[in-house]
Amino acid sequence: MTKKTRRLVTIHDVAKASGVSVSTISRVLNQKSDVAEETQQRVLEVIQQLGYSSNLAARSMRSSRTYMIGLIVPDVEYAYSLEVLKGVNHAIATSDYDLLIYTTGSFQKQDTAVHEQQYVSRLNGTVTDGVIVVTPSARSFSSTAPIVSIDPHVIVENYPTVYVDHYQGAVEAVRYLVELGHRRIAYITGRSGMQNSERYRAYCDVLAEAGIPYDPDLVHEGDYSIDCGTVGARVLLALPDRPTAIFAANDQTAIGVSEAVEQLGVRIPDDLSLIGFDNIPEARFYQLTSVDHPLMQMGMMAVELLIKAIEGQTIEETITKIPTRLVVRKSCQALAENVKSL
Amino acid sequence: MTKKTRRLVTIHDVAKASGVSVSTISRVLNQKSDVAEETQQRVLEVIQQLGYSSNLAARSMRSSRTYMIGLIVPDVEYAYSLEVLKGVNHAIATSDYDLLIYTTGSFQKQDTAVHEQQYVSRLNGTVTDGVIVVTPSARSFSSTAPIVSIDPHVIVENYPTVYVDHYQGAVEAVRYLVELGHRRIAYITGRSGMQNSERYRAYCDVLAEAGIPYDPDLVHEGDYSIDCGTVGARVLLALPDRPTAIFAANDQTAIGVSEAVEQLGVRIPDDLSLIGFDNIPEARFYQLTSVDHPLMQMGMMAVELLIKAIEGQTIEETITKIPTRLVVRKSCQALAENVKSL
DNA sequence: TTGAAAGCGCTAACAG
DNA sequence: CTGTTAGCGCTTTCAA
Repeated sequence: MTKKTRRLVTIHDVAKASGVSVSTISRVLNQKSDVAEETQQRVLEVIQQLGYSSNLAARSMRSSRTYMIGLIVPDVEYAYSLEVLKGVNHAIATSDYDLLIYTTGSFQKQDTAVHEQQYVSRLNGTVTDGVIVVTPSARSFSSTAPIVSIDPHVIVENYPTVYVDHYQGAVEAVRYLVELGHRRIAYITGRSGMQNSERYRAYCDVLAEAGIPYDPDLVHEGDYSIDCGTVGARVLLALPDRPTAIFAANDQTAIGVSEAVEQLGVRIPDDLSLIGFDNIPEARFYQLTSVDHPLMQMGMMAVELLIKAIEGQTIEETITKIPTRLVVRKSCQALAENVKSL
Repeated sequence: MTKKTRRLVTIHDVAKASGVSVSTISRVLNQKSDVAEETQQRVLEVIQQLGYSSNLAARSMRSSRTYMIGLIVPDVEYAYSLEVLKGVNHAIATSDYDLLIYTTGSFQKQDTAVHEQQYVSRLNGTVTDGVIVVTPSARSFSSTAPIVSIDPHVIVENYPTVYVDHYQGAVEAVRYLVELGHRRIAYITGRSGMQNSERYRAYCDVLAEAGIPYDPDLVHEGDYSIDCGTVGARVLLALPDRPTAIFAANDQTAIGVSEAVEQLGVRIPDDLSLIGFDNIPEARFYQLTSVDHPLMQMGMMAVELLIKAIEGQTIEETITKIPTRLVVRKSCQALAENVKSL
């Protein structure tokens, strides 16, 4: 285990080297106006020369403003998070703020509501001027600095939120399957929460509207993972009266379904129609994803809201809703194609 | 501007509430063994109850280990960075470490070698146990904690590095164009640096090997941006003896070329062949990108190396080279198609 | 087994 | 315009 033996060059070193006091250095660093031009020059030179940079931890502890925005996100690997990330990045790039992303790399690792609060207090109030939390499960956060939440699993109580219209999105998806002529439409759900119940409601509503009786056997509980898609597909396709279409809670799950289904010799979309919720079909060549994309928009909007809050404009309990655009046909095929080519 | 008026619950609050001293709380927090079972229980309860979480900045300042790995990256929006990110995330997910990503959102914002050093000292040594720097321009860093660099623009002096084989990748790309029968092959370069000169060398070598005379007019200087692709394409296509193929330094630039070219009524790939370097063709539906992808592998490998370094295994001057796989045909068409559909 | 006290590097009064 | 000083919240000796 490496010891942090010697500390890096500190403000004291700079002070010594330039023959002034630490507070003067600090003033130069923070661009205070009350420093002699000459002194400033000299200090700047020394800083340059020594390769000094103020230490984030120390600075954060003392000053109220860090010009850092925090993003707390379960992972930075899968489509959903990355798309949001792109939006956030886009907005950050043209702002005065830098971005600090905190992730455990996996929502399995320890992402419960309790830990979310911990992450928030870890960053907010000191290290960052404000924090964006992606898909939080916690209902509320205590924090001194502003918070914006993106697409929460629960209804958030005391913070502005940007979210996808899960009801509408699910309606579009299921309705598409109905219009394709399907009567046996299965649903692999997400983890329980607001997102999920909205989609579930949509599923039921569309079935009802189409006069299709609700069959509890066709609803398989999932958790947004690839695995639950695999398992779900196996269970559903083993049913005596097997479904002809599956609506999956998100793309991860849909991927799982595709994998399982292929092994069973069931072909998509010939034998089985498949739709995932968080479709990102435009992303085929994904650096081209346009800023119109709902997930990117959520990210951009969250940054905008947060900066407003940080800079003092009182945020009313703003709730910003972004409609999903599901381009079902495309995504359905893209998925199938892709899985085959794996 | 919001003032950080009231501070969050601190270790002192916990101490007061549980009737012990702060040092005891700290001991519990850090799982020291010399705390009475009973005391520990009580403290844990209070912590839970108060929703306390140790402040990152403060903790970092005092302790040598934070179990945080830092990633310094120019942006988290474009294909290249995201692909590396996915690799890093993948490795982090199964490790004991959390990930802290620091970005300004744009390499335009202030990404010079000087600033890179600043970012490193901001994080490393206090906030993080080690840092991965993506595509650094700085030749060396001073830091107390370990550093690993990914795909640097220059030859890195004192740190382990993971990088793509730019020479080989460029050879494949240009050779592909030659095999297509092209004789007038233009090259829009990246910013000057190691990556670029390697590719340039490959470009020249392949031309020589094919007996094609080198024409300086066909080499247009770029900077990895979309814009330089647009400009470059216009200039190149205005040439009396215009090129029939363009090799772009990266995908961003290639996108720029596609855009400009379309406006000129030149069609890809019929009238003009186009290849970008950092092709990520498998990423059509990008959550499916496999861990075999060179860019992801770089990310994963960097984490591995860094953790080794942090945990004391002395790292020799390891240089890990990952060959590029360019699937030129696919990517070329995908690009063109996609740009048209914008 | 615990507490008191000394800082980590920095900023922000307050004096000069 | 500049220096002195008092902490921010935490960990870590050193005593008790």
